[in-house]
Amino acid sequence: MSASKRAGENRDGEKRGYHHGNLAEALVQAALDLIAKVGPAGFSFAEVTRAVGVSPAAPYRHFKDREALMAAIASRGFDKFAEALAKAWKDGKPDALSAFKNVGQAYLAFARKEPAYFAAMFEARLSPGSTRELTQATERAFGVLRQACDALIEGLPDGKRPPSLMMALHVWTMSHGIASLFGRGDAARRAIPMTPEELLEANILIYLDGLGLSDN
Amino acid sequence: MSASKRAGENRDGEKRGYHHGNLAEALVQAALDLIAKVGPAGFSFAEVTRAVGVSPAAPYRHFKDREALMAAIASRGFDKFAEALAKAWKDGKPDALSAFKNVGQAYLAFARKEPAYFAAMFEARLSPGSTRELTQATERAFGVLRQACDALIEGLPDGKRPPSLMMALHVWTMSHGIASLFGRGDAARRAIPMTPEELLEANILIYLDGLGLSDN
DNA sequence: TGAATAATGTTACTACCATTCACATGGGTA
DNA sequence: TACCCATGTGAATGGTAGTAACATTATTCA
Repeated sequence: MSASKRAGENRDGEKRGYHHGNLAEALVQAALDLIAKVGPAGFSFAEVTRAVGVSPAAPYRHFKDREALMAAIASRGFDKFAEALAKAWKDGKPDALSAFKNVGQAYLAFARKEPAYFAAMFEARLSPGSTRELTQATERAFGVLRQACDALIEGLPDGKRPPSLMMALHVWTMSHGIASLFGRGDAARRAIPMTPEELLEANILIYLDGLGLSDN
Repeated sequence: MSASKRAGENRDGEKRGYHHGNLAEALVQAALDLIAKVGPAGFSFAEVTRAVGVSPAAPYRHFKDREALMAAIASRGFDKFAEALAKAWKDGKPDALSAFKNVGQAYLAFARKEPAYFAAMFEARLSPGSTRELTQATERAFGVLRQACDALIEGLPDGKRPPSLMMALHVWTMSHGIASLFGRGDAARRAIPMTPEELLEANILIYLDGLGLSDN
């Protein structure tokens, strides 16, 4: 059996009408599958169309070009990301500190469980302001971080309270550094004698200690 | 004037013999120029050959494929990187703490001043153990970080001394996170109200505080 | 010195890709 | 019902990675 497809059939050879019905969505899903396998730069637009069973020209009715598809995926990724972080934060329950650590862990969990989104978000070399949706979704995700920081430092005396924006950026970069370098099983740049989760938890604890927010 | 080149001429139209003389090196340099302009995924192998003025098939005598060229560049990048970090560390002079902060700043400076190498090293999606040279050069760079950590925590009492490997990983990921997200002027994922250098210095100071290594 | 040989570059080719254009289809609406 | 327009098709353009057979030059060694 050859793997080639005829137009008018999807990847399983099922027939469909001349019109797909929900091509934009199908393209996004197929692209996610491919990104998970070979990274955001490792697959072709044409491959996506074959997976979906349409002609190579079809996507252009829905996305200006290959990058527009990537931006759509990244934008959706940031939405899911914000959602995952917010869920981990859980309004600071049961207590601010452990909820805070959960947010950091959720960052790693997202990188691990949604490598395709993560790659589209951070490794697709999208021009930053690529899309309004992308920018907004990014800010939503960052907002969760910022909110968690605000809650956590609320109790600190005025003189010892760090700017929450800076703190949020620190947490973001610590999480992101670990996720980028060690977060996805195979692509790690170096073997480490602990899990990324442990590494991040220790990093955040030491950092919070430095801010005078230690547990004990 | 068309920009097209004939074989046997380099980018300035100078003649050369049938043999280039130092093609491998010229390819690396031309690739670095292109990476600086358009990123590691944004240029074609063929473009490199045109810049150098050889036929599209010529590079294959020196590099197995496009990825092999990227690996060579990344490997050389890690060499320069290790050198830059070591120079910043300067054997812990004038004192361990300020030398340590210099190492962190050197990380950012490298990302800023050598975006092409940085991109090849961290954003080219090279399979990690791609080359023996690449692995070794990576370890050399990390070794400088580790050495600096060792020196810095030497004075701490046994019970309070963190594993230097973990500490080195933390410094690496903090630096890398900032460099990735904010380190190169245009590609920043979000505007921030301070320089990446300030952000990193604050992050490292807070972290060291948390370890009980504060200045005062 | 003068082959023989190895190294390095070229041309020509295959197979694939992104994107565009003119055209085909058929769902939705007046 | 008839038309329009969103959506999909096929074919064409011009680009890319990589390979193979051939050309040229550098190197070796008899």
